[in-house]
Amino acid sequence: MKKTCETKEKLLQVGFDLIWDSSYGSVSVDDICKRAGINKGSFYYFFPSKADLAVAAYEEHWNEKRPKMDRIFSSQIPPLERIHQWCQYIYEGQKEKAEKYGHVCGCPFASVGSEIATFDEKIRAKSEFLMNSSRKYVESALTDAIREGTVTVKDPVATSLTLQSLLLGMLLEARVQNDLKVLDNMESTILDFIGAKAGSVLATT
Amino acid sequence: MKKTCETKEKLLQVGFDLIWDSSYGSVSVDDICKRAGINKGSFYYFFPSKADLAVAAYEEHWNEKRPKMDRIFSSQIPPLERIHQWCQYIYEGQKEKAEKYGHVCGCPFASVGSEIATFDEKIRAKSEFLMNSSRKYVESALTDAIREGTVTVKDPVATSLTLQSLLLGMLLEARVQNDLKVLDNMESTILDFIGAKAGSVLATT
DNA sequence: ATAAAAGTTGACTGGTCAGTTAAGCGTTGT
DNA sequence: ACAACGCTTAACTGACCAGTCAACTTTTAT
Repeated sequence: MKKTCETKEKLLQVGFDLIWDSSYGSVSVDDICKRAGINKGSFYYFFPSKADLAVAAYEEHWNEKRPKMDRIFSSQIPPLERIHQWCQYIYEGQKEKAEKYGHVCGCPFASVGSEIATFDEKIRAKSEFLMNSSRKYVESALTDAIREGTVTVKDPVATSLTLQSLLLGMLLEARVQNDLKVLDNMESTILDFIGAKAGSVLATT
Repeated sequence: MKKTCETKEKLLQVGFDLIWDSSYGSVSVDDICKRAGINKGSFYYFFPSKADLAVAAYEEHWNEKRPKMDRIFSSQIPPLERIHQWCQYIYEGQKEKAEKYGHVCGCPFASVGSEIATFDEKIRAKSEFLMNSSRKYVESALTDAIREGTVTVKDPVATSLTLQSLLLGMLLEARVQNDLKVLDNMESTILDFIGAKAGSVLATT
């Protein structure tokens, strides 16, 4: 695989950051180009449209995130420990972003997905796909936890779906309230919800 | 209280509907005026800006919704029955909207709140306020249910916050996936989460 | 009746939007 | 040497944006 052009990468990264921070509709192609220090013509050399950049930026972001997720959700790690690390990872990510941009930003796929769901099918479908890809990690951890007997829930698919909703809702509220405190009880709420048995998660903090 | 002008009411209603259906950023003042059959000058006679219309439209929508919510959450009704009716009300509302606009629309406060949270403080604050106003109904029902002993949860505030996140997350996913099926298990998930004791909810369907 | 107040009209402004274009630069293969 | 290719540049288009305005009509208060 050839190394992608620097300009293209810069556009993907800047585009993703700007759109995540504010919204798809309020970030213009000019904004992205200006911030990236790149001419508009180059933007349209690499991407046929603003929507295509958004989809590509999502893809890129996901690809960068995957190795970390694979590590967190490795089968070598006890399932409840995976959930614990995942919660920490989410919180840390939100905290970093908030410090960098001065706002709690929530889930990028959810924010933009919700924004344009009813009128841009390409982005909508990508959001849905990536949100589901993310959920599958949780599903597999739950499957293992159920087999192990360290949780009381029975159905890993249904539970992961509910957990996903809960998480997305919390991230949404954190964004709207612009307050990380919303996420403070995230892990305990999640562990409580799946009926994690006391002592099954090692204290690592 | 004097009857508000017809034009103003029309703008509030059309503005709310259009923005809810698509998004704040993708609906222009011209769109709203055209759909309302009203001249742009009149728009700016009643509202100083597009953002002010949005805030006023939220307020109006909430005021229209309140009597129904007051009825559902009346202290005359058993607390778990209130939750049941509330779930039905949400589902029916989503279904109606979906049939009318051809999309699942989710929660208007959440969608727009999330969209502009990081750059329009007026709308952000209003979204937060209305989402919280809505939550308080649930909190009071939970308080009564706990007193009654028909649920296992202990803390009505914390539980209502979590329930709110769960609901917003589900509505968000229903919007992104454009599928009402996401909401199918909403009530049972909620009842399960609060530890509703079997037989405490009358079957009314 | 009349004048002020309330509401309406449509043309207008200046800026921004997504996207285009044609000319040019630097590298690479032959 | 030179031609093809990958990429960049900056000026451009035409549509659309939020918001303005002065002239107009309708309603209300006296």
